Amino acid sequence: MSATTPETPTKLQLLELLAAIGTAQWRDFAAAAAHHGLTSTQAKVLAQLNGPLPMRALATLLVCDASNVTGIVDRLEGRGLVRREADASDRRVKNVVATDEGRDVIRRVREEMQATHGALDTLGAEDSATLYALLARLRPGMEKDA
Amino acid sequence: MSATTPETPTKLQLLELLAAIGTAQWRDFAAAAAHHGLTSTQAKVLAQLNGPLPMRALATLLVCDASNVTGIVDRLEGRGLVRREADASDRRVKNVVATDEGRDVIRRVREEMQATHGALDTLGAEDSATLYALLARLRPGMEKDA
DNA sequence: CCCGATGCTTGAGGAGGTCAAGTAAATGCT
DNA sequence: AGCATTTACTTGACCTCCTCAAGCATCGGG
Repeated sequence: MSATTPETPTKLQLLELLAAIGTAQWRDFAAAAAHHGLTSTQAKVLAQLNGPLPMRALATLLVCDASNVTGIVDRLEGRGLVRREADASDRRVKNVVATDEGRDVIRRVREEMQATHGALDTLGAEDSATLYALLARLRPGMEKDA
Repeated sequence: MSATTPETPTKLQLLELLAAIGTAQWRDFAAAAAHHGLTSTQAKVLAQLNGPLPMRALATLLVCDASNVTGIVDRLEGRGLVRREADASDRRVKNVVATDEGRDVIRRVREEMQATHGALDTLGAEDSATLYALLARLRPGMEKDA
């Protein structure tokens, strides 16, 4: 234990801090999305659409019922941010693809998460790398389902 | 750049990782809450109630409209997890206080966030302290509103 | 060829969220 | 004191998100 090592936090403190940061980032995201007339759920869906994605895949990613995705995509399609395309090899599936406008909007939403960007900017390269490495170690355990 | 220093991540990578962890933790929390018949929002409210809290204060903490809190507290009160008490010095305000059962339930929810607990357990004391310190530096910037 | 599994939509119903309006109580300004 | 403004909460209308049950179309394996 070197002189510069901070006190070891309790697991509860760490949990609470992690929750606070998660909440803050989510609010930042929701605010940026709202700026473009999107709910946070709609923005989240848009954020997944790097390529065409079947409805089912979307439901799996969001960990929700397929029927829920129908409604969300309906609303996104209504605004012209997304398109349903027939799948070439399976006529049951509909691939969802972001329109040019959709891609543009989600790019701006990401850029406009000012609180998050600002906070991350206070970290130097070395601290960023350390944080990244620690979070990367946490991730697999967190995403495992009970 | 020493041999053991990991590559510096881009801000986008760090942002994405932070979002993933936040999402995973939220899901863990929601699952634990559901185990006790609570929605995640209800559990979140219950988690704030260390002492009596006026409806208005609750709305401010949750960053939502006061009318929304009315409904959430109605449902919690219906299950006997919470009580509305008249305020001694201002007859307009109603203080919300957790019942014994309410306190018990939220304590169990926290304990049952297994994915999160499991992930945090993989970190040693020193790594925990490092992570805690880095997140603590991030927090104020993240909670500042745009 | 038929039968079960898969992909999507629809409809009913609950919870979370906002806004506008209403009531009751506190505060503040002459 | 008295009247106007503000503040705390509730109600009602209306939307989105979410789940479950049911239905339809298509796919794939005996």
